[in-house]
Amino acid sequence: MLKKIALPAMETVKSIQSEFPEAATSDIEVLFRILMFSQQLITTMEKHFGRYGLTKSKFHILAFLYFRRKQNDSDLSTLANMLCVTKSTVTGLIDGLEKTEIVERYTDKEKDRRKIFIRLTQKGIEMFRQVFPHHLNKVAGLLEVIDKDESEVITKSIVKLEEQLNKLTFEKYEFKEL
Amino acid sequence: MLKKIALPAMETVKSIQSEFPEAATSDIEVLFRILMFSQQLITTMEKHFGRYGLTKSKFHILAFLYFRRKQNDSDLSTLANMLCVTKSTVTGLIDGLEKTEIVERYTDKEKDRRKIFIRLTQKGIEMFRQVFPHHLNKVAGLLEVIDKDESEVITKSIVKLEEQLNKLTFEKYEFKEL
DNA sequence: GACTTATAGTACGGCTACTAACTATTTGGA
DNA sequence: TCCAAATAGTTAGTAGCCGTACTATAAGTC
Repeated sequence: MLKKIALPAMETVKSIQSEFPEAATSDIEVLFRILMFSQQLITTMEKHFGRYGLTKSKFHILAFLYFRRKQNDSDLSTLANMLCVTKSTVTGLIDGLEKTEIVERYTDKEKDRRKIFIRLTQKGIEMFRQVFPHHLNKVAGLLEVIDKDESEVITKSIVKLEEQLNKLTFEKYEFKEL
Repeated sequence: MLKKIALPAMETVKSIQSEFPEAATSDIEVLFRILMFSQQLITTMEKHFGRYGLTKSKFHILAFLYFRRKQNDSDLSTLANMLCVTKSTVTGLIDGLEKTEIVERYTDKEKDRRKIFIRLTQKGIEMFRQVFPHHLNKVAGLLEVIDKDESEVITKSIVKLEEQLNKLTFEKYEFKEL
């Protein structure tokens, strides 16, 4: 199950660059590349996780529960917030993980009785300890090709782009014909 | 329908950084940021397209068909290759677009009779000419915050990361306890 | 020309993700 | 105290995306 992001066609990017030369369109390619890389990264990770019967989302849940296993306080809404998906998505993911006995739901009568807590089973802990090092190897290996300066530029630029993304309301370009 | 990518939890990234300090893990955050930004970008775009009854994937198809409308040679497999999704996905997307009469399938008996060609209807052309300028405005507005140097560093780094992604087979880090 | 192999597109089932609507609990105010 | 509003989680329905398996046509081989 290698879930991808549908991408804009490179050819379309080129067409835009020739039809709208004034629109700073040469830089549009940067966005395209960022999306493209994200997709490849996700696809590669999914392939890796798939060998263990996991998906990217399920792996993220395992990772979160593993590193927080001592606190014993991970409820369903917390997971949803951490992964940036809705609660109903997490419900479905936990259903799947519970079926294969990797996690289990439990409640704590002392606390808020609406809350469903989630924890790894022993099997889940063992699975994570098997999968994670491989994952970390790949990530570290990937990062070897860029140096500190580069990653700082990327981080800074992306922070700026994220901020800008929240102010997009202008209207400047229009088709000339029609 | 704002489809997102489930993200690794930021807290997990921090945990990794403290448990595996030797693993160049400080840079893991860069990958996290790239994924995070991609998701936000996609979400923002989807919101925009949603106002016109479109999704990101359907918009990409419209864009491709629009800029290539003179050639009259866009078949289903070509679309799949351009968008980097499978043919079955495109079948589903075209089904949806055909239902609302934005595109139409047609065949050309002169050519390969297995091929299904797709083209925009007049309604589809008009819709694209309405949606696209807004999209381009947003993209151009977004790109205003980064300069040529930055986008060059990003592009170069990402190309390196993409290349590296195809050679990941090492095994270096393991859990110490267990 | 007949047979194998490759390619174009579709059908089906499964997973992630969404929204909206629902139940059960908790909280907070009159 | 009691009732309205907020919050936790589930369910149902829809869409994108995948892989697999299928039909129809085309191409390559003998």
